Amino acid sequence: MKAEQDIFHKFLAQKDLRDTPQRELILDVFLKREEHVSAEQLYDIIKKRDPSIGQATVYRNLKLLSEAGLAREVDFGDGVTRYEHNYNHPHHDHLVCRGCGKMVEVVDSVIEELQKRVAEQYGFVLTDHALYLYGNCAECRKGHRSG
Amino acid sequence: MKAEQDIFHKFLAQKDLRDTPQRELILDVFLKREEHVSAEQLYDIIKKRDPSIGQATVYRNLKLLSEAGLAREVDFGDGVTRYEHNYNHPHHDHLVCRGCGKMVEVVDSVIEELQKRVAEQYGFVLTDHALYLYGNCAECRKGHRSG
DNA sequence: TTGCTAATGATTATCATTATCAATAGTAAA
DNA sequence: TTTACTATTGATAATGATAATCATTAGCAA
Repeated sequence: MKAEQDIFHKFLAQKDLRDTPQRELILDVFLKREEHVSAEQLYDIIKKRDPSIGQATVYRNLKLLSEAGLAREVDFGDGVTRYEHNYNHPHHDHLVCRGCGKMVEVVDSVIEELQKRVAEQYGFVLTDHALYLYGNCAECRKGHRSG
Repeated sequence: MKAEQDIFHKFLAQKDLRDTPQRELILDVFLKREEHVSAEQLYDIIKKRDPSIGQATVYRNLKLLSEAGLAREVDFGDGVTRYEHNYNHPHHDHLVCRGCGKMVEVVDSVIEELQKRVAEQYGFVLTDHALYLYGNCAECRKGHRSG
């Protein structure tokens, strides 16, 4: 938990940005959440600790955390940007249940490798990708909770 | 081009929906565009043929075309929903150049198969997925048009 | 034709996010 | 420690894509 703060402080110094209590608070709350959060969700949590904070500040600083390499944006395609930890949290894809919304982080090195090759076939050099797998989890199928 | 119209008419009949000139026009223009289009783009094109058409009608009916299985939504993550042909246009993923925006449709049956297996490992039955590969195309790398 | 009701077009609402801007507050130098 | 500079904040308005509303229009079956 110390390392992330160091990274953030160095990032701020390097970019000539200022260290503010709001930024510390946002980083702190973000780090304590293990799951991905939207700006809205984080704002709701943060308000309890500092009711005077503005929601624009939360939006602004989540972007900043991404720039600092501490957060990573994820887009589940529902129009809301979520943020997840990027430090000590290696790349992965997302397996999402259509029934209950449960989300599992997955990786398959073979898929990753094949993606690179497919890109190369078309003369592209792959920089990144987004893979979302949608399906129905075991419980949902058992409980008829899904289609 | 006849087949799609048949499908649409049957879909309308089956759902007790009406056949209107606006719907015919939207379908016609959509079918003539080979590339994916947003509702906004399609509206701009359609206005030239029928300036009285409302943009809500375009939004509404693109959704309807999706329900009818003639169109398919694609989400490039820029906040705009685009529609592409779904009839006689099998599933594929998208390889997008970060430099010039060029888009190539790709498929790799091994990747597809592996995705299913990864899902199964977690007790999921895969229904669909979204895979977007981002990189830099040959021209962009040659012309220093990208990072 | 008539009658029922879906569809349309104009408009407003929504929702996440961004821009604006006056007031506030880090921070480096005096 | 004061000053001065300017980044940051919070409140609020703006944005942009899409959805909802609603009175009017128009398919279509009887």
